[in-house]
Amino acid sequence: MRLATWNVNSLRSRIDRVEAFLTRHDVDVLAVQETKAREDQLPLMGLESLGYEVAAAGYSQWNGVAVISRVGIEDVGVGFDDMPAWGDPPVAEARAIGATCGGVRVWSLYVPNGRKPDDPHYAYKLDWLAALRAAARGWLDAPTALVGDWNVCPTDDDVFDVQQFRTSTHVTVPEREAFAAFADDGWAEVTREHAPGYTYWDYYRQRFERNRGLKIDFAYASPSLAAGVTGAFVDRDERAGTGASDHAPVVVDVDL
DNA sequence: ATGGTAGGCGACCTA
Repeated sequence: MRLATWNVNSLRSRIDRVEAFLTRHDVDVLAVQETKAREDQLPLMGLESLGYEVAAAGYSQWNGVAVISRVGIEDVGVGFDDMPAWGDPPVAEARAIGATCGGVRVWSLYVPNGRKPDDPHYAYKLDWLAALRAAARGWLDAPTALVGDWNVCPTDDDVFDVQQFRTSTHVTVPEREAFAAFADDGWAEVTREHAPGYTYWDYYRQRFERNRGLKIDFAYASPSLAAGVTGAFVDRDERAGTGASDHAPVVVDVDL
């Protein structure tokens, strides 16, 4: 099974690239973030003609997550136990969707950005990660993937210039501890070994052309799923050219 | 400290 995760920065404006990506890499299950779309707004026809089903939780203006699968979708769940809210539904629920696809529970996660370390959104981010961790402890016994945009750079190597981020979110100790806590519970981050390198480059200042990026998109796998992982890569070419998302897709291969 | 770009929406917000 080939899994992928991708922050597309609007599914509707990027649908041609999404369909081309799925076809180009023969992807079975794609977790998408920042869909910026309600379920009724999604361009399902093109995906359906390619053999994919879509489960989505979304909002028109920002956030939004989806799972796109050609191996079937069952047991869709939006959000998780004690997931902290930021705003009212559907905004609050537009950050996590879990769908079982071909026997694997795939969670598409859009971790809150945090904005600034002194912003209330930063505390919300830490609360959100703590609640996810608590809920996810109950998912470790099944083949489960926690994939998406984690909005955390776990090490200094995951930032093009740490000095430039010294007053920013993504690199603070509490955020890094919150990310590492999943590994303490038994989750295995499976992209770093096979797919090192950045996954996000800001649109500003030709950051992609100068390779000034961040590694913030990750895939934590439960032990039974991690045991089957055979490889992973970042589709860096997808970030190039006009009309690209600011994130590149990350692909993970699993031998089930 | 600021501003640079992109998307969606509705005349400004988020990343």
